[in-house]
Amino acid sequence: MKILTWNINSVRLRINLLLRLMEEEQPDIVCLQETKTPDEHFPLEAVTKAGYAHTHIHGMKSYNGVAVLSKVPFKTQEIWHRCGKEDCRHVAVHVDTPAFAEPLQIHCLYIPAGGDEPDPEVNDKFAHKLDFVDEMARWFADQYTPDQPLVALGDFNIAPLENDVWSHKQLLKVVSHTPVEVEKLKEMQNSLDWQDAIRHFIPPEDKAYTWWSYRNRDWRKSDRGRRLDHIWLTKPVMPFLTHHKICIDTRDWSQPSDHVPVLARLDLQLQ
DNA sequence: ATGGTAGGTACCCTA
Repeated sequence: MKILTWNINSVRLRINLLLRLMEEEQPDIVCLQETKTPDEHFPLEAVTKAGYAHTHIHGMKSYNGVAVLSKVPFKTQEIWHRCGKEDCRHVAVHVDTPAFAEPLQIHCLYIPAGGDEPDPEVNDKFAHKLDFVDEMARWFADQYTPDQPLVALGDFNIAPLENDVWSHKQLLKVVSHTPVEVEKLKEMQNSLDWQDAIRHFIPPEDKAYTWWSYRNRDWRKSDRGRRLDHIWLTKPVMPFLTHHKICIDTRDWSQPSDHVPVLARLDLQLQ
């Protein structure tokens, strides 16, 4: 089973990039963030034709929007609303696999970016981001136990480790890498003893990024990246984790997303 | 210290 997450930054604009990605990587399950479209305008036909007959989409006009596109059917599909808002940031699906006594849960998340000013007193967007991560931490701990098979993935908009950003020192006061966000994300990670699937393969001494700003003239040359996109697994899923890939080459495709897809391979069968 | 780019929508918001 290959599972992929991608902040696509408009699924309507980049449907052809998505189809190319599906063709090249052949993921079984694709989780998207920032689809930026109401469900009635989601390019479902193209996705279905590409072999992804099972879809769970939850979008809105202009902002946010998450989706799960799958080759295999879902047992359950859920929409969750966070912080009293209806802003399309969390969907979940359950899929059947003989590896576990219960269905594997996949939670697709788009954590708020948080605006520019890292002060919740003056910046509502940053306050919302902190509240969102707080709520996720409490909710995971209340809802599930660490011995259940779960995946949480998506654009978390936080780069937790020093080598998840191009300069730890220079980004300490930049939203996405401030100590308060990193601390909250760690609490969320502790909620179900989540394991970082990508850092399972890439040691913390090595740089790893999944996002490069559009504002750099030459993103590869300046390489001022951040690792904002994550795949987390609960411990029961970890023995099945065999490969990962950060699909960095997509950043050079024409009209790229500023995020690149992140892929994990789990050695388990789907039904 | 500043401004650089991109997408969606409607002339400004969010990233």
